[in-house]
Amino acid sequence: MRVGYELYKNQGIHVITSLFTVEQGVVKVLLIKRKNEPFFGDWVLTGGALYNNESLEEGAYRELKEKTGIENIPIKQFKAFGRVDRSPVMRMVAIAYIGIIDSKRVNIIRKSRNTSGADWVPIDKIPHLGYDHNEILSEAIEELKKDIVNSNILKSLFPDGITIPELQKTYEAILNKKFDRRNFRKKILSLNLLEDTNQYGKFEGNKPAKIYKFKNDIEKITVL
Amino acid sequence: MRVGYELYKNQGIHVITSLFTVEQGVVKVLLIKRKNEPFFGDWVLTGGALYNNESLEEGAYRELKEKTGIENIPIKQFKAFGRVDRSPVMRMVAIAYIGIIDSKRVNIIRKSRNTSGADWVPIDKIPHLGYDHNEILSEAIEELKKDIVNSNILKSLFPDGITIPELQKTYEAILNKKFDRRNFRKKILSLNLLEDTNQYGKFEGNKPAKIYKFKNDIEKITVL
DNA sequence: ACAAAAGTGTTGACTTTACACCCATGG
DNA sequence: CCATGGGTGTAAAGTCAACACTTTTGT
Repeated sequence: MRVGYELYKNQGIHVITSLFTVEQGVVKVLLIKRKNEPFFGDWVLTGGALYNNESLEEGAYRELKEKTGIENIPIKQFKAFGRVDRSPVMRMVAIAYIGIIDSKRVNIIRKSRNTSGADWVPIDKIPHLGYDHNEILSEAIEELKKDIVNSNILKSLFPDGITIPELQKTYEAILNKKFDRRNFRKKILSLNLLEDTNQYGKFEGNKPAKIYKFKNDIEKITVL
Repeated sequence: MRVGYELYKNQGIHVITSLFTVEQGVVKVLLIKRKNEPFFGDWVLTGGALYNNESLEEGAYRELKEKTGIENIPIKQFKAFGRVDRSPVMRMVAIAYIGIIDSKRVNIIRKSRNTSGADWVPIDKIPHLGYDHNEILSEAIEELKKDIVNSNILKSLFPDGITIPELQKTYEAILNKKFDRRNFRKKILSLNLLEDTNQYGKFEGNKPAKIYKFKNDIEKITVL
C-alpha cells in the first residue's frame, strides 16, 4: 500500500452463504474445506470474492453453484461483516446470505480448484472455521430462526411437498422447541402458506399423512 | 483494469447512513450536497468510503461526525447494496445504516471538503439523489418503521425524556398511522421501555404531561 | 368558567393455549 | 387386533380494539 491512497486501497468484497438443510430432525450447514492459503485446511462457509461483473446476489449464487451445482434457490442477505482483520490477505468485507435446501437435491462437489472437501455439518458440531465464519454462521442461525417464521423460505427445503407432521419436526429442529400438534396444524393452515395436494405420504407403520405444497405467492406473514 | 485481475480489482466499500429526525410531526432525513465529482451538485445521504483502519460501524460514525459533529448515537446496519454500476468511478458496495436523532442536538456542518450544503429534508420531499441513494433511503425508511416498533432506537431522539403524547405523535409521524390515545399508552407502558421521572412538561395552555425516559437496558420487544 | 390537551377503565371480539379421543394403516 | 402416528374440537385465558368522561392548567 502507498501513503495517501492506503486508507482506501486494496479492498475487496466476499459473498458468503450459510446453506442449511434439515435431515431427520438435525439442522446442518454446508461447509467447505480449503486447500489454499489463507486458512489452508480449515473449514469455511461457501463463498468467495465478488467479481466486478456481478451483483452481490449473483456472486453468492455463482459461489454456491461452483461448490454444489445448485441454482435457483432463494437466498436472503442478512448482514455485512467488516472487522478490519477478518482476512489476513487484504481488507475484505463480507456480505452474508442464508439459504436452505433439501440436501438430497444436491450433489456436493467435494473437490474443486479451491476445496479439498465439502460436507453437511450439524450446527451443534461446528468446528473452528476460517476467517470470521464462526461468527457469521452463528448470526446466520439466528437469522434462519427468524426467517422460517416470517417467510416461505422453507419452500426450497420441500420442493415436492410436505406433510404437516414433517413440517412441524422441521420447525422444532430449527427453533429447538416443541409445539402442540393440533395448534401447530391450525396455525400453519391459517397462514395460507400451504395448499392441499390431495395426495398422501407412504405408509411408515401408521396412518399416512396428507401432502401439502408451499404456495408460490408470499403473503404477509407474522408467525408462531 | 488488467485481464486476470480485473474481476477482483479496484473494489471499494461505502458506508452510508440515513440519519433521521422528527420535527413537529414531520420525518426528515439529513442530506448532503456534493461539491465534487461524481454526482457534483447532487444531494446524497451522509457517508463515504470506508478506511482500511476502521470497522464498518466506525466508518459510518466517522462520516457522520465529519458531516454533523455528532457522536455516540446508536446506528443500525440494515443492508448492503451492490449493483454493479452503483458508482461510476469504480466498483463500490455500500453498507447502509440508519440512525435517528434530535435535530436540535446537531450543528450541521454545511460546508466541508466534500460538501457544499447539508439539510434536513422531509421524507416526502426527497429530490433525485446521487448514486443509488434514493433506493437506499427508501429501504431505510422501511427499516426505520420496523425498528421503532422493535427496539429502543427512539431513545436517541429524546435524550432528555419524552411525554407519552409526544411519543405517540412521533410514532404516528413515522408510521403514518393514527393510534387510540388510551390503547397507545397502555401498550407503550406495558413494554417497559419507559421509566417515570416524576417530572412534568411545561404548560402549553393545557394540562402538563408526565415526562418519561427511555430505559437503557433493551428488553426483548415485539410491538404495535 | 373556559379552552385545550392529559389521563383513566370497561366491554366485546379475537387470538392463543391447553388438552383427549378416535382414525387409518400394514403387519 | 395391535402398534404407530395422523387427524380433529372445545373451553379458558389472554390480548387487542373500540369507545367517553373527568382532570389539570393558565388566563
